Formats: sequence, structure tokens, C-alpha cells
Amino acid sequence: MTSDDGARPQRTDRRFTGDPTRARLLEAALDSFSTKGFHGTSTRMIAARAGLSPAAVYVHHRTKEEILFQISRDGHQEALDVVLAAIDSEATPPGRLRAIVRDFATWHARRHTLARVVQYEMAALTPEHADLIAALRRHTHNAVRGVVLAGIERGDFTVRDPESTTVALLSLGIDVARWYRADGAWTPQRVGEDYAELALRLVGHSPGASRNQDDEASLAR
Amino acid sequence: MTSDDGARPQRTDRRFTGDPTRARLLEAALDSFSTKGFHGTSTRMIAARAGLSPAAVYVHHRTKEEILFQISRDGHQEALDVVLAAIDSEATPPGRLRAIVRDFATWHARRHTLARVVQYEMAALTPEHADLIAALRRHTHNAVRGVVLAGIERGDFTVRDPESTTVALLSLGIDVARWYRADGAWTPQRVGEDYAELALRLVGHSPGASRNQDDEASLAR
DNA sequence: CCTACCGATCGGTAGG
DNA sequence: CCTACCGATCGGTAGG
Repeated sequence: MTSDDGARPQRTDRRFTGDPTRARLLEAALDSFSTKGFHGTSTRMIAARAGLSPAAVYVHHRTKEEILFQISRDGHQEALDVVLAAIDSEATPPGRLRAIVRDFATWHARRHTLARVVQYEMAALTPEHADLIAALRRHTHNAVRGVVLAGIERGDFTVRDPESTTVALLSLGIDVARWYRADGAWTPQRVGEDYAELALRLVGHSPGASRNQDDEASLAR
Repeated sequence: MTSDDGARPQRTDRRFTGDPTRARLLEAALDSFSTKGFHGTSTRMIAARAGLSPAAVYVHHRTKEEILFQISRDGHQEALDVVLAAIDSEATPPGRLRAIVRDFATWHARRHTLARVVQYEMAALTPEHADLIAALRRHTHNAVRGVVLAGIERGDFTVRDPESTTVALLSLGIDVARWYRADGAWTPQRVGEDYAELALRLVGHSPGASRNQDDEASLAR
């Protein structure tokens, strides 16, 4: 075992930075948006959960929607960063796809509170904010599709339709936000490992069947 | 071509039955719940969309939550019926799994308005209603898991973990409700066919590799 | 199935 | 960052 892999305990999640009171309000809003939804959450509930008066919300944020936007943008950026870092961590399409799906699914489990707001509260954004979020989502989608296409090009993957396969790969991770429970039997890492295996099956990758020998290095663990 | 398969045009979806005014209210509620969510929908919006006065909602329904429950229960029952009918339509685990995922994904695309309420508005139900819905969901889950386990038993499927594989198979269909757009490039049938192929990959089914020759009958199309 | 209305709560602001 | 308050809207009901 190396010193910094595998069985390390749950790392501290990166939370909202900057002014602590502002961060407490964002945390309170995140918790409530995640379980009750944006429209099921009042600004008074957010304030109360942060231990402040109802009006304190408007000291730090102009509107309730702007709070949602901050949370959604940060969350989308985190998810995108996870995918880009996974791609950078490996050299071949099979290695990259495995890392993407493992880390994307793990992120949706570990950060399921945030991920639920990210994936299921987009309809409450203003059109302008929705456009900014949509750009981040396209970036993530295109990054995954690029790896799928590269794997097909190299003969690593056997895929009938790259578009529906890309959607399916993303769906596996995204839907984790819906069903994952912190008190359930599965750790985020376990979900990630299982889903990474399933991802390689989805793209028809059988180790040793590709044209490129250097795949094996990225598959060894 | 046989007379009643394949290219038949979109069939008329089964809608709410019984009293027409009541059905109009349920349709109006469904449309609004689907795009704005339960908490983002007022009873006045429902009434207006049905062409009635605000109080008319309470002629046919006791509370707003009861409207959601009716829609959610009917929708969950439809989805369960789709899965059970798919199982009945085939004799072998590979045939059954293909039919399940094809029809489950097709249903989530064709009925994406209803499916969004079914999959994403459960948190707004009363605890009693949530329990009834949970039983329908367990029934669906267990039916799919049974086919996965039967396929493993027969040697048709090679699966590392039946539980996470079952969750993944259901996730593929459920997440269709989130991303499917009626004005997009894909027909519900196309989504279903693509996803059925992916499902057999997920369970490690390679035609001809199983111990049972009669699989081929269910795979021929 | 309608008009008219109930108390409660909403997002947001004035003023300090 | 608080108290106090604004008009608007909410789910639901009385009475016909």
C-alpha cells in the first residue's frame, strides 16, 4: 500500500469559502434546497437554519434565486473539475473512462446533497443563469464524449452509437445523486469502483482485445 | 413486416379516466408539477390551466398533495406494469432483460412528463402516501433484480455485484425522464432499443456464450 | 362549480 | 445584521 491511496478515511469536503456568515447561509440553503427543493424552501428557513434573522439573507444575497445560482455554479464547476482531473490522471481512453466514471459517480455519492441541487433544481434558475450553467454542463458532456470517441478511434471501444453511450455513461453517475443515502450500505468509493467496471462494459472494452498494448499499464491496479 | 409491430405511429397515451373535469384537473396539475415542481405550482395555476375557478380544485380533490399522490401512484403503477409485461413477453433472462430495459426506457421517454413527477417529486408526499409509493418501487426493483439473478444462475450473465448492477439498470431508464426532450433527435423507441443493447453489455451477456441454446430464439428479431 | 373570503406565509425592503 | 413592515400570494373554506 502506498501512503496516500485507497483506504484513506473520508476527506473533508471543500465547502463554501470567504465570509463565514455568508458561507453558513449558503450551507443552510444547500441543505434545504436538497431535501425540500428551491420552491419548498423559504428565505426564513434559510435564515433560521443559519441562526440569523429573516432579513439577514438579503445582507449577503440579492435574491433567493441568486443563492441557488451560486450553489449550482459551484457544484457544476466541482463536477466538471472532477471529470477533467480524471482525464488528466490517465493516458489512454480506457484508463481515462474508468477514472472519469469512478470519480464522477463517487462525487455524486459523496456530495449527494450538493449533487441533488445541481442535477434537479436547474428549472428554478433565471434564463441568464440557466445559460451559464448549461455551458458548464456542455463542457462536461463534451469531455466525456471526447474520451468515448478517442477510444473508438483507437479500437479500444466497440460502440454502436457514441451519443447514446455518452448519455448513458453520464446518466449512471448523475442518477447516483437521486438514490444514494449516506446511511446506506455503500460507500462513495464502492459505488465509484462498481460503476467504473460497468462503464468499461458499456463501451465494449475487453482488456487485451484492443490494438494497443499500452492499455494494460492503465488497467493494472 | 407483421401488421402490428415496429413502425406503428405514436399510440395514444392512456390518460386519466373517469370524470372528464377531474381528468382535466389532473392533466393540468401533471403539466405544471412536471415543469415547475409540486411546490412551484399553486392550486390557482392548476385551476386556471383547466379553465376553472380556484375553488374548483377542491370540488374534486381534498388537498394539493392528494393530487400529487394520484398522479404519482398512477405513474408508478404504469411503470411497474411495463416491467411486468416485459417479463411476461419473454421466456429467458436475456430476452426478459432486453425487453425490460427497452420498454422501461421507452416509457420514461414517451411519458417523460409523467415520469418526471414520478421520479422527482416523491419528497412532497405525506409519509403515508410515500410508504404506498415505496412499495410499488420495491416491486419494480425486485422484479428487475429477479431477472438479473436468474440470468446469473443460468450462466447467461456474468455480473460482479447483482445489487449495483440492478441499480445501474434501473438508473439508465429513470434518468431518461431527466434528459429526454420531445423536440430532440431521438424517438422513445430509439432510446429503448439503444439502452436494451447497453443493458445486455452491463450484465456481461455475449450471445452464444451462455450454457443455454434456447437463448437464441429470444434474441432473434 | 362559482364568488368571496380566511389566516398564514411568501420574497423582499425601509430604516436604523 | 436587527425589528418592523410592505403588497402579493398561498392552501383551503363558507355559503350558496
